[in-house]
Amino acid sequence: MTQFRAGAYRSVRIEDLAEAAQVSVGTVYNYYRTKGDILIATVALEVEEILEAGRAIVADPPSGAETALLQLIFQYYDHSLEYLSKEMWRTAMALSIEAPGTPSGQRYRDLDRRLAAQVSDLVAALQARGEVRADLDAALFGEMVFHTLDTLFREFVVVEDMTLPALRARVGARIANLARVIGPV
Amino acid sequence: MTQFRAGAYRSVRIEDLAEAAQVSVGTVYNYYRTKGDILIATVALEVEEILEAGRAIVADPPSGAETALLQLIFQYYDHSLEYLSKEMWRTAMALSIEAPGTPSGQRYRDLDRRLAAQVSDLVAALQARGEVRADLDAALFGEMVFHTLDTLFREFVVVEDMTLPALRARVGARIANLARVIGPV
DNA sequence: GAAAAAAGTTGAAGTCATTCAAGTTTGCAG
DNA sequence: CTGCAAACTTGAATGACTTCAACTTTTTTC
Repeated sequence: MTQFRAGAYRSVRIEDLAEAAQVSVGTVYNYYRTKGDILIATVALEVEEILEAGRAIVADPPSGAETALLQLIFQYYDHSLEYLSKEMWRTAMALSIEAPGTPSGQRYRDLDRRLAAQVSDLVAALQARGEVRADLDAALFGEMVFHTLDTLFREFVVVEDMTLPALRARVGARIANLARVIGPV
Repeated sequence: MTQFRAGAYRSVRIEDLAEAAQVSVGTVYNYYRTKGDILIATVALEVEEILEAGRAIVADPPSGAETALLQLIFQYYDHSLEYLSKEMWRTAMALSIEAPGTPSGQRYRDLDRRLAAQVSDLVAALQARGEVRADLDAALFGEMVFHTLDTLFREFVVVEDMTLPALRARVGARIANLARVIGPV
């Protein structure tokens, strides 16, 4: 993780990692199938933490659909760069798309699924409290919200100089737009 | 394009392409910066066609928000595999994320932007006809619809055995769910 | 405690994208 | 037509991931 954060993914050679771990190149390959697996393993650590923090919000969301959704989303975003660089996110995303059949690709997509489910859980909780209209399918709608926050996050890591406040503003505008139409009838 | 469609992207060597073009490896690199650029160039051809076909639908959408949105989206999906394999899509997507600064990465993302804008245009047209409530921001809402159709398409190309009808059904459920709340008040 | 099996380690070799210095062809001005 | 510049072509060299056969160490069995 230290080496991936310090320099570009491409510039980190397996030989460097092997040296840091005081083993040979072959031994690295005994524990990780590919270079990408090593990166995904570190990214997964971070996402697990993010999911854990999200559980607290879903268990006791603030009142108001817009406020509650944004609290969860901002929490995701704020945690995202704690240990990972934008480049690490980009590389992990690319790997999960390019090599979907590999264990690490599947692992990354499973984390995505769990994040989407967490958003759906929040929508369902809000609906139970009467803050979201009852005729909306909470699971499908939660997924759509996740697609949006996920896409905006992808644009954020792809544009190297976009800031976290700019990302928050963009998602804020879209959630506000939706909030207008999902209130109870 | 022939070689990329026939076998895995990885298994197509620059030397193979050079041989087919009756030039040397170095000459290939005189016309394309990287192997990925060659792929993106072929994918871009396809997306331009898809955009062109979409313009006709936006110019004269069928009545009903749900029907109109689905007609545009299904048109995208049905065209997507005409010349490109799922693996080509995956590789192009991965490249555009991994190497966002390169000309080909930017080119791919620009195509994405234009597709999103086309969906927004359709929403605006429906709004002008009174089929979508006026207090919705058409541009932002159109983008959110695009995020969903784009994410579902990514899942489609990532899961090798998901069929086109299954993809259509998935997006259909999500658009139907939205259609319930975006009608005029 | 000895033998056998399993697990772990190694680094040289293979493969392929990419680079580059040298050579070749084309276009153009006088 | 001549000479020069620009554009194009070439394929061997480079660098990095990945594989693999040989070797060591650890664990299990009897």
